Amino acid sequence: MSRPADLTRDNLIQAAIAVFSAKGFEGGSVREITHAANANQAAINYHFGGKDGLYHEVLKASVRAFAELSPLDVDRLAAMKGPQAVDTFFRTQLKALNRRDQLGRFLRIFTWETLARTQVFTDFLATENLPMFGVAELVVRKFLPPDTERTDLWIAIFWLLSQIETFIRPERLERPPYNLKIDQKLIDHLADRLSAMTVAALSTWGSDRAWDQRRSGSPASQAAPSS
Amino acid sequence: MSRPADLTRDNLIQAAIAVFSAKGFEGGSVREITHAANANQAAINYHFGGKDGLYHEVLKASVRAFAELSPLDVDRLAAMKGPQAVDTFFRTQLKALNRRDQLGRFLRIFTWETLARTQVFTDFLATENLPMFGVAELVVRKFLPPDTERTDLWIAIFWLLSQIETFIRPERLERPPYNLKIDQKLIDHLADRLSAMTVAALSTWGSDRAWDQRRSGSPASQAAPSS
DNA sequence: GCTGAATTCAAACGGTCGTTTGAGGAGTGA
DNA sequence: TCACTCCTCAAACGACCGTTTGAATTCAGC
Repeated sequence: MSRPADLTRDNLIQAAIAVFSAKGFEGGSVREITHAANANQAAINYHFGGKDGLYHEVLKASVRAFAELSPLDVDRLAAMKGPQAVDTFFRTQLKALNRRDQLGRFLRIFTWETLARTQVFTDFLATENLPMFGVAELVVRKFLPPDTERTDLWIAIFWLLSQIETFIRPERLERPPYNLKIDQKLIDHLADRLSAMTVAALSTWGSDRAWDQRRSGSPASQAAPSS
Repeated sequence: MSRPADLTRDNLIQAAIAVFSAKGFEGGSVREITHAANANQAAINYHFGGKDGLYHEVLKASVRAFAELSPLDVDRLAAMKGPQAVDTFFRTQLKALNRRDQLGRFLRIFTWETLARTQVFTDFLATENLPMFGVAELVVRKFLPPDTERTDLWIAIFWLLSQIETFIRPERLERPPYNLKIDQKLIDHLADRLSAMTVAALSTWGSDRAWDQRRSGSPASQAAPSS
């Protein structure tokens, strides 16, 4: 474990986590990673068989870390009511996203994958299953009718996870045409708004909602509140 | 206008629209574009001064096309009530996204920019203003209190536009772990759900909503988020 | 038809990328 | 000490990238 060779291996993985989380898989180069790890470029191929293999290890480390470190206590989450669960879900993730720590990096890597999915990740998904999806399912099920179809369930999960992406790079808000100043206050405010919007949005899935607003051409549902 | 040189120029722009919309600015190579346009590689530098210049022309063509071709009739939109405006907004964009036509490509290009913003686009934004933002502002203002702060207004616009991104590449839903079959029926269903969720989410911004669900720890404010 | 400018072309340039090579160093067991 | 494996290293490889070059071709105006 503590052999010098393992040290190099670990250094490479740590450096890869930092680089891939910041620039994505395509954007991060092996030269940058090996330089950050004080290792030789050939080390990646020696230890991992190539850039893909290194990334695969990073993904494995990510799910492991999520299982161990995530402050998302699934049992506590399961006991919450829907709105509180959503809020906890969001606040945990937003906090992780904007901290410089390991968990934030892992979350960023997964979010990169939702933006531009790599073949490595696709293969990875085929063998392992991400706890993230389980957590998301737990949350959305609090809002969906028990007899919801599989398609709708996945749509809701997909949508919930995509809400996180919105804030993967909040610095976008700092540039034109938004020109907002990103500080902790704004992040908190963002979390408030996002959480409230998500609760309201997910509530539309309930079968007994007056929120189920349809367009004019669709089959008329009884409750058409208009604006 | 119809000189052979202009033909090459137009072919290059058309090919660039196709390539950049499919692969983004970074991912699309000049070799691929020139090959698709039956032009020489040097033509891009001759006519546009480089890849950046070509992309700039593509962006200009995009906003022009949006102004001319977009079925989003701003006046009609302005006359609608909030929910109907949201629904129209979504349905128009989702339809464009999933058609193979020019407008869908332009929309895709803009969405690429929200995922990975280029310097060209940043500079472009500094000089021109996108009608897209105006339309989004029109829609969200139907839900926001009249005295909404500039920050909140931009957050709402940012969020609304980001909802579109969710479906920029619906093929993601076809792969694990979702494994959904994307057909017209699903697209329609998606539009229904997304529209309903967005209406509900935007409605949380109103000061008179019971939807403004807060987490336990936050200052209990029944009304506007303030912060 | 002639002339000069506009345009096209094949080829090459310099750069970054991921990967491979083969020599050499470091550690271990006999 | 020896032999052996494990590991590191500088250098190079081949592929792709955007761009440049300079000659060849096409075009417009007279």
